[in-house]
Amino acid sequence: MKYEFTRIEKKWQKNWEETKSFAAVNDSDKPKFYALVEFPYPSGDGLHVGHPRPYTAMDIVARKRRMQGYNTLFPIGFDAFGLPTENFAIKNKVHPAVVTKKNIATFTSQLKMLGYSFDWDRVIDTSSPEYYKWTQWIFIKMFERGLAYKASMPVNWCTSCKCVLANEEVVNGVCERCGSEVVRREKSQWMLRITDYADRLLDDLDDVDFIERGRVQTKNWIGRSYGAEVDFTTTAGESLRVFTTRPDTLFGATYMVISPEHELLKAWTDKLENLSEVQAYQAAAARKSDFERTEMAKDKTGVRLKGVAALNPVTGGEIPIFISDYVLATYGTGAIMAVPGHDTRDWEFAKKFELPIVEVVQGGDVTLEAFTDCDTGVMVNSGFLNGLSVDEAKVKITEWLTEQKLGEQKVNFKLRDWVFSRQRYWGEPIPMVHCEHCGYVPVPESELPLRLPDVENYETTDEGESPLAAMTDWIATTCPKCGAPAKRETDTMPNWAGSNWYYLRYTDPKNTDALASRDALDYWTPVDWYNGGMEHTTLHFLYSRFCHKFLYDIGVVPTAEPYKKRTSHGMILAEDGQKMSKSRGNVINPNDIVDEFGADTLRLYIMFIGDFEKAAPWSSNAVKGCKRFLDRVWNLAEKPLQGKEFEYSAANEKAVHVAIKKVSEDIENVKFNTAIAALMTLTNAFYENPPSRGDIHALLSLLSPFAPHIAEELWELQGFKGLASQAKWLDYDERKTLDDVREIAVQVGGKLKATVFVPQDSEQDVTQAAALANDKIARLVEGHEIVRVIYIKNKLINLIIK
RNA sequence: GCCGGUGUGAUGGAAUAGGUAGACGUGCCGGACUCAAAAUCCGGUGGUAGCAAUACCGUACCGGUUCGACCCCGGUCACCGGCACCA
Repeated sequence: MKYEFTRIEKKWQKNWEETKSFAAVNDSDKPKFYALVEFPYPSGDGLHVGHPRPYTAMDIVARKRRMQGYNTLFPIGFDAFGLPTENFAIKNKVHPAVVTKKNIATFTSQLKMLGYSFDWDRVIDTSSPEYYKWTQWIFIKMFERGLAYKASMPVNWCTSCKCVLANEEVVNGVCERCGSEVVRREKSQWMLRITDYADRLLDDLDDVDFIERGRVQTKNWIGRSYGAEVDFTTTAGESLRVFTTRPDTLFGATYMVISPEHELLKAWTDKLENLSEVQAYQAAAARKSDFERTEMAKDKTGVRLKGVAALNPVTGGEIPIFISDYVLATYGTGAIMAVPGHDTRDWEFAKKFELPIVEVVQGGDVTLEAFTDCDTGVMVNSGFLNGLSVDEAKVKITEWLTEQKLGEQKVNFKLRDWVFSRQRYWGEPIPMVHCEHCGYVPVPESELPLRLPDVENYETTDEGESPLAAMTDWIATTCPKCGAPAKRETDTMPNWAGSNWYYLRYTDPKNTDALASRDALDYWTPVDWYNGGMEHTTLHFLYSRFCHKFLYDIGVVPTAEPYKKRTSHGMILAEDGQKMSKSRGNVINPNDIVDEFGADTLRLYIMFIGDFEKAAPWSSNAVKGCKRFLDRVWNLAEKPLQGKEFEYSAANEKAVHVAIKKVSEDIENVKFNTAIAALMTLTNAFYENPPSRGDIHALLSLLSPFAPHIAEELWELQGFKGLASQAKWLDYDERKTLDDVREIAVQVGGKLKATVFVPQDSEQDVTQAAALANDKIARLVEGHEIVRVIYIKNKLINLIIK
């Protein structure tokens, strides 16, 4: 009989679904395992070949864990709110909820087609009111704890989406989604105080097992720096506070720079002799987008304030103050002390404006370039700091500043608070009411979910307000606190809101009293293994971990970290090595592969394609190779064999043990490609030495997580008990993975010259005798003295001759 | 510019407590089966020289440590990803 993959795959998918083979149980005595993949955004295009890579990988892990006896939770859901759906709705005049429902149906059938062992009873949809009720609830809890606040601030405004974007949605000055220009615009926004958690988000990385690249990126993103704040007095009277990581260089501060937005400039309006020049610079800076400002980075601009100067607190010398847009209003105090001798940017600026450059750390030549090395220098020209190392000077000057009440130690972060409002329709309504008397008041919990009302038009208004702003009867409400007429918030939450906490919901997806029961959370969390794309390893993780830590602080979840282990997969590229994209027309549709070769072949190929963590180009030929492998397995195992299930043939015993070991270990180390290679090697061995029924049993057990349908079918044909996917994961015997006779490399002078066979664990004398008995070695050694022998048991012998 | 990663046959990629480089797959070459082709099965396949045994060269490049280096150290180049005036 032929390998009829379509029939077989449908048959077993139906069987698994009907018997609920992969349902996780909430009250179980078994050890638990929680495997998580990033839930998809249900786009109209359906599944693309990028999805199966992480999903198959974690499906393999989940299936292996079940076979190992774990109560395994492997859930799936849909991150359904989002712009593409909304844009599609606008264009086609359909309700986004209708579009979403349709897309989810498509995704569901595609995911089932690939035979994933998801627990389909736990599917969640972030756009359903039953779900977003809790997204809103979390927001209210944050508001109650002072973590959500409204602030007017310059935001990134996409001129095309008419929407405020978070910093991370702006890529190279253009909108990440539509590519249009992004400008700065002042707007009142809901913000989340993620910066309160900066230290913990950084420090707790030590407690989890995350892919190193992601860990480093997160650290850079949070950007913690240690330093000091220092007050400089000014001739205008007000003191000017700066943040510096190099307080040791205070004696070298020869000027100061403040950002164009600095608030002291308002106070100094009367005193500035060149006010119009200053204001012109401010106006020019305000017109520039963030991108343009950084584009100008090479060439420093600025204006010296006339009429106001500062005093260096240690030297007492009068130093000029500049405004320049190389100083950011949003970092530190928006002002710096400039030490051109020891900071590259200050050095450039000083050169341009012909400002004095003073050396305070010896070791470089500050007339040529800034000397920024902190490890080797010695303090000079620095009064009481002279002769100290940089580190000693930092401590001493900080103590001095603290004593003199001129400053103090300070830690700063690059991380900013999180802009949490979107002026869009297809998102969770922010459950807040604005009352003239009481200010912002949360919608009472009993009224959650605050449902998204139906609107006529999904486009933002020209003022950039959400479509909800046009819903006057929905907006008009009463203050939950005082009962006076009040207005609803019309902004919605960003995409990230729903994905912040979705892994918690899977543990108890139908709960109506809480986001999940405490019992379910205690049992299932934290997630044991979470795999997803590199693109989410920084921001989604930061937001999600922040949210989790908050829930931990208010006693909702039992652990401080949500995810124990994070791995990440590389992208699947098109056959030409380019990114797959509709515009390039090089997209591979998984449906086509499944139709032509079957889901098992697709799963196998996508895992065999290369190093899991690296990008890999698609290859149609290599897909055929995987199909060929399954054909070979089929032809080998199709006819029922006689014999015992757990008895390996003498000829294949070693190969089976080696394969069990290799596959077991490789799955844990995300080396799926070599695990599959090991299965191919085992199959090749069976073509040399006909397999026993037990040999086939082992092969099918190992193959089952990778290509589950064919494994089930052959399992049944062989008459093995139960389902292959519910079989026990096999153990191996280390001793049986080794040969009794070992092939030893024989080197002469470090170069490989021959190999010899000796019994396992032979001592040096035996191996050396065997080596010297080899004709070639004997010839090489003849007439020479063996001065040294390096012997590595079971591996190599190296004869050094003179 | 800073941070991180990668560089191995025609090709996707294996192999790191330093110990037989190229597993497995693709492609290609040859053979069997076939009227023929496909499919399948068997064999070969890093380069140079040689009929051959064999020798020499080979993991981006230059150098070092070592009996021995894809692996460790110093330097250079190229590509990929992240951040980008963060004081």
